[in-house]
Amino acid sequence: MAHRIQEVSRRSEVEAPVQSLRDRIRETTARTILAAAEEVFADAGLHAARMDDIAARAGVSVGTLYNHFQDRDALLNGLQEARRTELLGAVDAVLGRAPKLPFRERLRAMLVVLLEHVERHRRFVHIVLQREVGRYQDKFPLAGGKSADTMRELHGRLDKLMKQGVREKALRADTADLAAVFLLGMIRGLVIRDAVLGAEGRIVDEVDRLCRAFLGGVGAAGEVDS
Amino acid sequence: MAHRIQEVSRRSEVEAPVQSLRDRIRETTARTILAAAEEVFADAGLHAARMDDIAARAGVSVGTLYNHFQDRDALLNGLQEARRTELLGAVDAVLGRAPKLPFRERLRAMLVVLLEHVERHRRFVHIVLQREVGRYQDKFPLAGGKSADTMRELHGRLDKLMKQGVREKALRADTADLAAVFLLGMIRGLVIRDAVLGAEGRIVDEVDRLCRAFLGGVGAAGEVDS
Amino acid sequence: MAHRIQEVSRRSEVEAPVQSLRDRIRETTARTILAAAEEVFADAGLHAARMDDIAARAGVSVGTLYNHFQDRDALLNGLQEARRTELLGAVDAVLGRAPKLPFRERLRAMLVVLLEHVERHRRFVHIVLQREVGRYQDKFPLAGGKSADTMRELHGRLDKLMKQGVREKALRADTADLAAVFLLGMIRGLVIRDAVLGAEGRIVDEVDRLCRAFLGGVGAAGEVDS
Amino acid sequence: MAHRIQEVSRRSEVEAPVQSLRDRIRETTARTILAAAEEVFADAGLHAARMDDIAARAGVSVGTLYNHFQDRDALLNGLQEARRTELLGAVDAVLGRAPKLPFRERLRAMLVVLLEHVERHRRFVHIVLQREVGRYQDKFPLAGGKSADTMRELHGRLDKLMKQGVREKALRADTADLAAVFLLGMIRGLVIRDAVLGAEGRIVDEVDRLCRAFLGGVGAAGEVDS
DNA sequence: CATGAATGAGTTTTCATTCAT
DNA sequence: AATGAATGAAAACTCATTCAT
Repeated sequence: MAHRIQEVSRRSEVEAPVQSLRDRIRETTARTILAAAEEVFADAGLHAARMDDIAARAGVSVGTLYNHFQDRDALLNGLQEARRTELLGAVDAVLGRAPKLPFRERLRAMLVVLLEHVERHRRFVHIVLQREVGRYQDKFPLAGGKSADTMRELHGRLDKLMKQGVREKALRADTADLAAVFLLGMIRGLVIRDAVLGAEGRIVDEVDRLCRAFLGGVGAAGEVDS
Repeated sequence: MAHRIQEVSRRSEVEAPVQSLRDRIRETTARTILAAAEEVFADAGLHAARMDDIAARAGVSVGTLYNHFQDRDALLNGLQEARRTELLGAVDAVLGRAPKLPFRERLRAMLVVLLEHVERHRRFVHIVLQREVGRYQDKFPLAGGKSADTMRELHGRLDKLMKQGVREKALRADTADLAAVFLLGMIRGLVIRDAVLGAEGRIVDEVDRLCRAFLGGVGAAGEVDS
Repeated sequence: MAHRIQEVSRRSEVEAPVQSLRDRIRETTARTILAAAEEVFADAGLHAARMDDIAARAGVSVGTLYNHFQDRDALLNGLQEARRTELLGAVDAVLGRAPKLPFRERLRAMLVVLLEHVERHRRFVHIVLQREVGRYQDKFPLAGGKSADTMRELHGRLDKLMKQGVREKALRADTADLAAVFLLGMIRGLVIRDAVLGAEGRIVDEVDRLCRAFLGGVGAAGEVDS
Repeated sequence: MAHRIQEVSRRSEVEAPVQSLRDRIRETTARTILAAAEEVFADAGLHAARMDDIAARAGVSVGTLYNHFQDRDALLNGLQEARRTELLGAVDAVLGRAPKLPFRERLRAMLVVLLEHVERHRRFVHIVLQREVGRYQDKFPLAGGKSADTMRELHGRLDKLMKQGVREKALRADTADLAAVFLLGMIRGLVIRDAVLGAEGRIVDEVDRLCRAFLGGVGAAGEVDS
């Protein structure tokens, strides 16, 4: 063991590896904290979630929270960012993987990824929704510009996809600029459904009906024109 | 007994005005408070809105707030209920007025009313949205059932309308149960658009594109099948 | 009846009786308020009793309370004074009525009157006890000197009686100056007994055992000396 | 296992002090707070005592009060409990130490301890008295049964002693069940005497006259019978 | 005189954040 | 770097009292 330590100290002369051991520990703690935070925020709600509770759930002391995150807001931002990175990474991956598929397939694949994420983090998604809706009023629009919101990013991806759809003649041009907005809205509708109406089924299972309604509308064949 | 009644009515002519004067003042104060509350909530946000500020904006003292509403929550409920009553009243009126019109016309008329309300109370609508989303976590769902959700009520109206649409062969049956959810979601999309993307135009102006996208989808003609 | 009314108006020319009619009304209202106050104070406790509740119980508005009493404290003082007057009046009467009786008889008669009063106003007596004990700390010892306390007055009467007892060789001289203090304490013991121990029987029924214990002690015959 | 234990004790020599340092500080703070609370409650009275003042007197911030006690009530309970523990401990000690002495000696020894405690915490005893009297009205008798009344506990001890007295033929049987109530009442009489009459001397100095009056009564020899 | 809505000072309590160990 | 006790600003709420009608 003394040997090992020596090895480590020797490495420390090379610097990077020692740094990375500490970093790994740091990162593990950070991840633990974020996981605890997600649970507590999901359980207690955006405002009722208390730092003490998060610390307790993470098995650390409050002080440690502040060693890893500037303040409560930074913690929440970090959490949101982590989830956003996951989500956007998955979305980008699925979109990058299938560029040759017909539009409808790409849309569907993307929606599956999106809805699965939403499903997995259902309760925390509510927090994000609530927060990003509420942000509208905040005196300090986005304390720290680097914390761009999930919605904006997601909207960007979707909008790009819609534009491709138009180019590929899969989407009508006249509603194209609203298409992403409508699609996100329809998803939000599914998400909120259980909160307001007390739904039960899995959201992902609605992906086909969502696709159809989004692309073809809910109107009967004859009504479609206008 | 006729005599008695007459006595009563005679009295009511003398006493009622006195009574109703105070009552009228009371109601005026209450309305003033609600208006102030809407402004402060819209400006400051769901949680940052402080009772002191509402009182100041209404030109009364904090105590008066508590003379009219049990507590902060009751005030918010009262406000929400007032707006809900207005909205649902208008919606019911427009639906009752035009029962013979083809489905699409009825839908459009209703949407105009809905979007106009949303437009007028845009910033407060965000609060309601935020609150009803947040409600999901609340331990005590709705302390006092009389404060039914605006969303639930609205969904009820829309759902009924959609069912009529199906009966009139204006809507496809296979997505009918989600139609109201999707429509509300699309509207939410429009509402949130300005918060997230910083929109500009009037929401009501999008009513036709909303209608078209809702009924006919955003897909190109050939894509509609599935 | 018209006759009577006329009589009254005629009297009004003489002035005094009219004044006394108003006075009688005033006094009735005051008595109603005091009765309501006693109930509310007894129910809610010294500090939890609210002016609004007293007004409601009396069937008048808060304003009326302030038309009859300067403030909350004055109302409480008035109530206490009313009860004190009743009690001291009864005590003085019984002592004045039986000056020739042997000491023990006079003591007993007085105790009966005292305990009956305590019994009748049992819950309010607690308030008075609590208040007069608490008064000890008050910054303003007796806001309004005329509101002498019941305890002091009562102690005065008892002390006088005890001095007579010594003169009549019915009481030992060496404990005479504490006799009144002890007797009042023993009564307080009986009063508090139900609060602390949850007693049941009527206090007055203990008058004989109280007398015996007070005069002869609770020790066995042989122990009495010392 | 002996090995393990040794390990533990070795650790305890190293770690315990660290742990117990914080603990010791915590306890010191708690004691400081209780001392400050006793002073403020004694000075200001049961209801006028404000948390801010207690914090200031203790030299800490309000928050610290709430770190150690749930709320104002819990603080008061804690204080009362601390004093009660002291008192009952002393009482039990003196009673346990002198079981062979004649009843009168035991009674006297106990009274000395009791009166000394009362003397030392004279002003706070008033608060306790006031509170336990007031408790009578409380809707929620004792939120949390662990805060048993000092009076009830004390009465229990005295009552037990009195029963022994009867068995030892030192007390008359016919008043034995009230003896403890009377004795406590007489002590209360002494305590309140200064509040109501503005007394001067030390209460402990009256222990002999209290004993004599309690056991032998205040009546002259010839009067004792009845 | 009665009424009762308005007043606002005063108190408790919470909880994010700091910092000595 | 972890700990957790101390901090104190901030906010909700109460209720005796006033005064216009």
